[in-house]
Amino acid sequence: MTTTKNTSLPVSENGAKAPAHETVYQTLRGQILFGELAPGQAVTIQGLTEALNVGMTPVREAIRRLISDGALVFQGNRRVSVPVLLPKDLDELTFARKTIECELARRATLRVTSDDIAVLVQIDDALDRAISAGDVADYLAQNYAFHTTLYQHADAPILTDLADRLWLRFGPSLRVVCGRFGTQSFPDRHKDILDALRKADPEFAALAMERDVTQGMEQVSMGLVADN
Amino acid sequence: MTTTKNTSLPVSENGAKAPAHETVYQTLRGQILFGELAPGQAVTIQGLTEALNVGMTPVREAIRRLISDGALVFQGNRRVSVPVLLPKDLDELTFARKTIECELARRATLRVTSDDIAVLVQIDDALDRAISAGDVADYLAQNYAFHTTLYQHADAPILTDLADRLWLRFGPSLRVVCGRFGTQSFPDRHKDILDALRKADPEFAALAMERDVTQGMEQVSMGLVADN
DNA sequence: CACCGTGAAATTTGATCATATTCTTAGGCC
DNA sequence: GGCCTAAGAATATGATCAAATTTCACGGTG
Repeated sequence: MTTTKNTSLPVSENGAKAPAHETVYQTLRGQILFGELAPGQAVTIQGLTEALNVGMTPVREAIRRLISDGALVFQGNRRVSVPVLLPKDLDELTFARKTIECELARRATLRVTSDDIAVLVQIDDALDRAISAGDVADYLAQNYAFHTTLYQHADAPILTDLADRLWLRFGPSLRVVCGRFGTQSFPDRHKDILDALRKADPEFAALAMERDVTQGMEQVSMGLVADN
Repeated sequence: MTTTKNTSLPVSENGAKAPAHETVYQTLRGQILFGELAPGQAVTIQGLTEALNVGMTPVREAIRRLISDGALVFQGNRRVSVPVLLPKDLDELTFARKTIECELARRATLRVTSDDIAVLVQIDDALDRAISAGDVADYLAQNYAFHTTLYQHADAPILTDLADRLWLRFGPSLRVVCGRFGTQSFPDRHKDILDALRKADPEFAALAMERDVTQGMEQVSMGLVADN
């Protein structure tokens, strides 16, 4: 059963649970979010069909989804590429991140259990190790995991969706910054957030989150300024 | 335009430059935003291919986009439908609308010209006429046009994108409310916003917008409560 | 003689459709 | 009532058509 007549397709051998367009979407999303696809890089449908060994319909669906997410931009004449963040965009992104992610922090504070906090501490430890080791990819992944995991506890799907969308906008540029300056310069603001969670103090959590967001966006800003 | 079974599908407005998937997306988006597709209604690919006289690939792409927009939801087993707004969602939507749309109002206040304001006044007049006439579809269209036009002047594409996404969430339910209670009960809060624009007072504009949002979301809330 | 601009052909890419395959579900039979 | 079968809908592929960009050749000019 399920003997795919593909010559070589090692992915998803376990069978039923992964539609191709979903797999393509998740793969591309990760590559964009963690900067494996550089800002400005062009993306072609046929290139992806060959790179991922899938038909063009799933690729087309994934690309439409990512364009709607803001993770890709439609550059006029049938050209799609990873968007380049402009200094002009930073104001909007910073404002939106502060309001939405601080609110998510508030809501999460009221709902997290001590077990949830323990998981967050583990992620933060892994983040510290990534910083010490200078592992940029792992740093980005753990940082994203920390925020995503925290927001899951906020029980606010609409706000979480908005936050995800914002991360897709500045994620690629964050990778650029890390590649330029390394991970050493990043103080870890997550400790304050964890403290606020333990004390179940929503406003303290929001304040700590605001500092984390501010710091992150300043790093992105530095990268953009240096881009000239 | 009700499913004209013509030989070729209508070549749209500006001549030759309308991809089918874009046309399908805009059509469906409008139908969802203005409540022509009721919340909870199932959407099938094959149904749309027959209704719109296009192949399934453009329909699939449009549906993926709308799912990413939050305008459609993927109900597990290959089933797609218009999302049903729950009372639980109203807190999130209200918070997000207030923060984002008030900020858009602030930014627009600093940039609008008197000509822009004149256009907004025209839209608001049309809105008043729609309320008087009890024309629900026109009321929804003019109300959406007022906000969209205002936000265009904010010169904030990222925040505008977030706001558009939020409108897709509560738009269908707003139609339900109007159908239930009519348009007479809606006081027009746009007058204060226009005053603030004329005075170039950003904080006043934000305050007026907050009142407008609050009122709108209360109307949606009434509709949802009455839904039980 | 070399360089550059203009134009057309060719290749690449995107858009759409028709078809095959798989999965879900509904209905009938034991 | 549970299981098996069939129908229908969604997923995915390949083929086909159209459009655009690139390439290349040719002729003119410095």
